[in-house]
Amino acid sequence: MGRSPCCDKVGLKKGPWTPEEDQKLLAYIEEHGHGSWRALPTKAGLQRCGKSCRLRWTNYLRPDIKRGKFTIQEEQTIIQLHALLGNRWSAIATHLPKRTDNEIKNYWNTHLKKRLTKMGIDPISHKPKNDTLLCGDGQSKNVANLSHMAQWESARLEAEARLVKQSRLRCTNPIEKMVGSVESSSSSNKLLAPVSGAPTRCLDILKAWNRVWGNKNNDAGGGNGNGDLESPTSTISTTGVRESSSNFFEFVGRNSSGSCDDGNMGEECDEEWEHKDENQLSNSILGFNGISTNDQNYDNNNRQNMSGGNFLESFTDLLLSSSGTSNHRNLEVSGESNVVLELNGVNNGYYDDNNKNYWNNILDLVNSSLQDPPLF
DNA sequence: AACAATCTCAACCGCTGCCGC
DNA sequence: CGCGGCAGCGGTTGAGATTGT
Repeated sequence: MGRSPCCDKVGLKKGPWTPEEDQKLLAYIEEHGHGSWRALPTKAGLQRCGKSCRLRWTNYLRPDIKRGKFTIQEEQTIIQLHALLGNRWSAIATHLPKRTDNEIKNYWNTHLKKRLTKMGIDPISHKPKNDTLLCGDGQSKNVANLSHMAQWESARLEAEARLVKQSRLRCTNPIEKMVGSVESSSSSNKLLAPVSGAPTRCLDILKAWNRVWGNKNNDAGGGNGNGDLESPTSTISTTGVRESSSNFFEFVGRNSSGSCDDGNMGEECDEEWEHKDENQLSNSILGFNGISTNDQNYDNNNRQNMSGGNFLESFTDLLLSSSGTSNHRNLEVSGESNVVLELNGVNNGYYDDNNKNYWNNILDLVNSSLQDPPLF
């Protein structure tokens, strides 16, 4: 907006960083902290603009960056959070310790987006592509409302997190101070613990969510539709669905088993993912479109029982069920909600439950990350 | 072996929001 | 309240790597 870019100065280098430049930047920050990024290049003897230095540090040189292939759990976290938050990479990075927003963004654009597309899922809406035709106006409006609430809530949480973190980072140790300042400027490390002793706040959207599902499932006795979430300071009830799904989303940062069942990471995981998800999803998509694959596969109880076991299948179920259901039901976030599921004209409780599971898992993920921040 | 097509990801660009004056 | 400086964010680019023909 009229302001000249910081790199306009003649003589400032652009493009790939050399090892010598990296070394200079690293040495300077290790000794002094980054301080003002604008002033840093001069002090560090670099012919770069401050912005370039900041980017190089936050995306590459920072010691707390985990590089290499994404684990399957990280992929799942990204997909689920993307469904909730959209292209808000820094917010997503908050929940992926040691990964930068840039890395996540790149990974999404080059891998996950294509993969979802290949699976027939719109990577933007996270719904099956052919599903959009079936979307009624009122339904999409309600879903949009819920999505909007989710975004608003996540933004609020981020702001809260930032405030608390800033206050906590005022430590006296110069090294910690330096690291703290780095972290506070790092987009990937905004995740923080709640203030000690303070109750963790649940997402407001959970309340709306619970109201929706609670009204529908009051007689189910699952514990999800009750007043668990009515208090603004309450935590999510660890009953019912939440309990059964809590094993799914363990953060890589603190989960030593963040790998395939056999402990392998990387390519083998990727192969397994691709192998399984496409089978699973093709079945699910068929099922979603009303083409029965195998009725027993859609047994409601089996679908809900997602603890341990084959979490890939469950995940893809979640992914799909979310994709499939959000277009097909009325999500009234008003008091007198009437959750109606219509799947090709047929009410189907299975999709209700799976959609609930899907969102519950996402929200669990967000909340659990606030309760148990990864160690840096 | 040579070339083209495609993929990957580090880095850049421009906009936005925050903060101090 | 308005302005300007700054850091952060998300979209985009393009050079290098990889794969296909």
